[in-house]
Amino acid sequence: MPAMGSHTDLSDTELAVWRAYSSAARLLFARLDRELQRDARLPRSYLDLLGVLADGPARAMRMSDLAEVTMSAPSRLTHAVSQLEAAGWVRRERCNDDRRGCYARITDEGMDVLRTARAAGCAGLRTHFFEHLSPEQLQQLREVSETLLAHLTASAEPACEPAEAGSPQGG
Amino acid sequence: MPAMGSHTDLSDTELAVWRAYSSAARLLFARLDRELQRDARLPRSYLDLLGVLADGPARAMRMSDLAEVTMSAPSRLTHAVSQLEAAGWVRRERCNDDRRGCYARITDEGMDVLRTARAAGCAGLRTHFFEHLSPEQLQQLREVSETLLAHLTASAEPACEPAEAGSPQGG
DNA sequence: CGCAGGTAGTTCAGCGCGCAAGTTTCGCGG
DNA sequence: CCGCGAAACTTGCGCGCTGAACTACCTGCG
Repeated sequence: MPAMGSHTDLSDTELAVWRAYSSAARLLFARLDRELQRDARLPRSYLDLLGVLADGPARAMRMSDLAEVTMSAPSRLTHAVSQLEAAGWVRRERCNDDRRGCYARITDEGMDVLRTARAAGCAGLRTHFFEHLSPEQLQQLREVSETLLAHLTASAEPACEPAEAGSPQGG
Repeated sequence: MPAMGSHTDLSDTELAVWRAYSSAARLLFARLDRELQRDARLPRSYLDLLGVLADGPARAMRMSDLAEVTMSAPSRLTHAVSQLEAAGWVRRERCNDDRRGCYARITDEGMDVLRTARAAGCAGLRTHFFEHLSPEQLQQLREVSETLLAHLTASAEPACEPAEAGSPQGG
């Protein structure tokens, strides 16, 4: 089970670590996504969204704050909130201070859905994640992840580097 | 920064671990994807594909074997190989033994692209992953990931119903 | 031999996602 | 007061991916 184009200037050990890490994360997320979709009819990211809203100051949040907290692009937020609004689980409200802005507020119906979905989500987490790891491993994993996270959020990605090559996506 | 609908029956520590882990993995993959797309005009999964083919017995592989090795759905393989074929980096070849089957063979052009893309991919891995982790952390991460991976590949996901009736054991 | 049942790939419809471009509003200088 | 750049969303579009339905083929049983 490979990951990344494989060896080039990476040691065998490094390669093994990366393969294990990326495969595990990919499969884990895929599994959690599918199970949650089946049990709660909700994508995992939408559950996160509802969760953040529910924990917000007044069950509501500015779109931009929501985007920052969930680390997702503004357009994603728009699409997601639109769908959640169509489902009746979230409502958009105008912002008095800033007419450009917009609040997303979770409805009572949304709170119900959230409760159910959280249960399913946590169950999946137990089954596929926490169940198999010792407290020490969890601590290690946390430190590693927070380290990676810190560097990822700190570095802002080099601008637009031109590249030359044919691309497979054509039609 | 939340992940999953947040607390329900998870401890604060568990929640923190999960948030860190899922956020880091998500951001890391997204970053590597974008950078590789810009530097090599190639999705990361397609690079993996080419890598597997290049390391294969005769630079070729059956579609089903490829699907198993890369842990991707058959339909994904079809689409991916079709695009890679359109780019001239892979060629489909009929299978003599089994007329249903199909070989995917990487072309010389594909090998060139692979070399370039591997360099870019590994550079990204160095920058955003290995650079920040100690050998011990890498070892820890590997063990954790392999543990998760083992359980994920072992359990085959309940069918369409959350049937909890007693099958002696899954497997 | 003929037909069921399984396997290998493909096709189709649809999802979540993010980039780029567009629209409305804010803030600020003149 | 106007105008200009920036900010807060929104829209449009294409990507990678999947599950389900479909086709073509192989296998085994009688």
